[in-house]
Amino acid sequence: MTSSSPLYAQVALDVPLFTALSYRVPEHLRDHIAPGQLVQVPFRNRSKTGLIVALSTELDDPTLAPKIRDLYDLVDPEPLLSPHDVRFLSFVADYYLSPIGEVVRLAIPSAVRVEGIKHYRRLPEDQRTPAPNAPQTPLSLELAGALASLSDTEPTPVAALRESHAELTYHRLAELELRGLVEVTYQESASLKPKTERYFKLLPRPRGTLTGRLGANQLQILKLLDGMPSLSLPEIREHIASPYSSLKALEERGLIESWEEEVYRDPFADAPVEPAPSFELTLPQQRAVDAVARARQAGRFEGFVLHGVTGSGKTETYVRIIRDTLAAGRRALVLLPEIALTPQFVGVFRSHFGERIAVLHSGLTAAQKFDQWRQIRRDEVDIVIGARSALFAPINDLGVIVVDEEHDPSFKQEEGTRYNARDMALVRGKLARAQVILGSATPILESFYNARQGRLTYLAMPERVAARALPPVDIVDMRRGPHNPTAGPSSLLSTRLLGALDDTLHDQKQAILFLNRRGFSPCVVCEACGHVFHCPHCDVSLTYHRRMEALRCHHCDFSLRMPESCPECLHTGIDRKGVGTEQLEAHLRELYPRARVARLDRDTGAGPRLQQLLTSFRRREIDILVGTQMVTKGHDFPDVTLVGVVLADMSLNFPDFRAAERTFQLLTQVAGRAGRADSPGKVIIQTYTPEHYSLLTAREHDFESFAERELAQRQAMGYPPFGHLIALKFEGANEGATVQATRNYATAARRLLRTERAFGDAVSMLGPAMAPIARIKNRSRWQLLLKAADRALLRRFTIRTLELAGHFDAGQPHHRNVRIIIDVDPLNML
DNA sequence: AGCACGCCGACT
DNA sequence: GTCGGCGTGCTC
Repeated sequence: MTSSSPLYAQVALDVPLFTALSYRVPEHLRDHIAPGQLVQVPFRNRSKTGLIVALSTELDDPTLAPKIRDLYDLVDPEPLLSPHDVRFLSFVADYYLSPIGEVVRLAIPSAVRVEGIKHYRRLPEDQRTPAPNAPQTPLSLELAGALASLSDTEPTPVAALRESHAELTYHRLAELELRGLVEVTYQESASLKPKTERYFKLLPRPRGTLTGRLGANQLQILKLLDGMPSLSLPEIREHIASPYSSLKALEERGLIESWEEEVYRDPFADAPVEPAPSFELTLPQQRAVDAVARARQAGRFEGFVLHGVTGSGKTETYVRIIRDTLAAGRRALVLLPEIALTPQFVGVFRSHFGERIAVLHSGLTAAQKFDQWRQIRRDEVDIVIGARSALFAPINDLGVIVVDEEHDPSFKQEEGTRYNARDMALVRGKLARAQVILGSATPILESFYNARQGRLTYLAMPERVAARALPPVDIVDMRRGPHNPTAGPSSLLSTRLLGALDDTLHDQKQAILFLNRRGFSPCVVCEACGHVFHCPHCDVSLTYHRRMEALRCHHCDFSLRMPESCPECLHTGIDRKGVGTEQLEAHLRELYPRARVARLDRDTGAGPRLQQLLTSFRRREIDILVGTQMVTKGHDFPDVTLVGVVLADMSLNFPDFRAAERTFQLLTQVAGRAGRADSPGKVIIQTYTPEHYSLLTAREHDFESFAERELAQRQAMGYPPFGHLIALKFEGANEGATVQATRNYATAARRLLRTERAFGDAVSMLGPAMAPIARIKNRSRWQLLLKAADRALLRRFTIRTLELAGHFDAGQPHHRNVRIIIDVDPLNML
């Protein structure tokens, strides 16, 4: 055999390096290696597990040749991820200018990653069978020493063996395998292991066997097992308190047999399973289903914007599309914005599709996540439902991706790799030739615009099911003065909203009041000297929380007992300005002492309390629900007939070019909670800017007019969807160093703009500028915003800028303590 | 991220 | 004389 040209593997490691590292593939592994496999590689002076992202016969940088080392071994003969998945991960890393290892970590739960560490166990002399190509020479002294240090009962991790025998490489140790001296196993070294259960079944009983002298327990077990394929130990224990000795006795007599089997830890344990309602599709629903079917039958990728008003039956449409997809032998992925919504959603899906569903979201325990992931990878489920991270689930034969409530900002990850699951769903769909459905009552302008440009297919569902009307929306001008007779005695709630509340309570219906600010008062001021209480760690004012009698920061965990007097002038009169949900709740309790008022926000709806509150509201144990954004999300409460928006201006005044769009979305979504069943609903919006087009178009349920108006503004400013943005964000404890780092990058960018025409003409830079919240958790925040109409050009420009600023160099002396965040397609400009 | 290397203060 | 501080540089 002549030695062929070397083969290199690009391996992604869990280290913050932008690129994968290259390793030579040893000759004996050449035919067994593929992208998507986990491998053990030498890294510095230790061994690490990494994922092969590519194989090549040449190095992209030949000067690296002398540094290249051989990889040690495969961790598992089976690839962990499909080539499809690997390509997708590489794309994501590339697109978001993010280290590949960090992206791989998104896709593989940490518990799975350590799966299959190679172990050796010394075989007893009589069990040794050398391979035909084993060396005939005597075993070297070092290897004999290593062999001697192994146990013949307990497997030892090979990495541990290498530590005690530093002179031996993995490669040399492999000789022990070749000579048949050791047994090779791949074992989890982590705490998480697949859970197993002991199963029992009846053995066919030889005719005429005496069954005499069986205890009562033993007889009962035989009776239980009779007619059952098998039963697990817990199932047996449901009937017999302590069956252990009896089971053992029965097995010894050869009457039953037992074995260990992997079982999955079930995260659905508390998911309500609702009976599958049979339904007929409305015409628009049917059209949507048919449009998707055409793409599926043609076997091509297609992206759809499913624009369905609140209550138009989007979920039923998804169900039907997924059913067709499964019938065609492919699988489905459903992405939801909030884990809070999953139990209900999963319940609906289980009633339609049974057990072959997995869920993935950050609320699962590590063990549950581990099990769900393994089920998905083994093709044991057909539908995966989850929050944004489920985008990376290792689903084979993916046929359809549904992104429900695609406008929701929680699809954007705001740390690490700042991916947007909604955008990347389109990419994954394209790679898999799947159909991608982006569903919302308020599609983002990018979707609307792309549909108009023909890149996405627009599917409209403009009417609510069962001919229910969209609720009428009333805008109340809260500005005081003789021109405004509707302003009532309460500065918080207008007479019109109070009147509507009276009616709702009188009719024994429910109301939702939305106020996008938690706490009692968002700002606390000394009435004598004007001192405003600020967070000592963040550049924001403190919020007064009455229940805790404390001032709290909403950006860090700082909190302070509500002081008696001003720390500046010792004056005892301290004013609480502005209104949050806590105060609104208290106010309503005073106004309606007999109504049941509850509040839903991050303070009251943390963890399991959220489900409790929602359930309790659905059961009509609450009359008025006060809440933040959390009440706007797709919940379905049939008896809500009134929705009040206490102050619509809050999101309008946000320092962000998406403020108008956010406001429109918020108002439309919250208004959609009203009148979802047989009783008609009503919406009242209070505002100080009643003439704003976000409010006026929301009042008319007129998405198109809003979109036209907003698109015109975006075009004028070159903002998305007409231009693309990449934000460079700088955070550091030292303000001077942070500014300096920002300046260095700005200088690099400016130089490129000056020297290269292609960039200078097409790219613009805003900043260096202080971030709208200039300091959070004692870290100063600065930013640069890069903008261009051509996405590819903007990407190239950013990479060149980063290179020029030394961003990819290891270690940058000037910016040691400044964190530099690259935010591609930023959503949150704060 | 880790982790080794390196050049300056208080200890056997 | 050395132990160890954490600044800085690098990982195929």
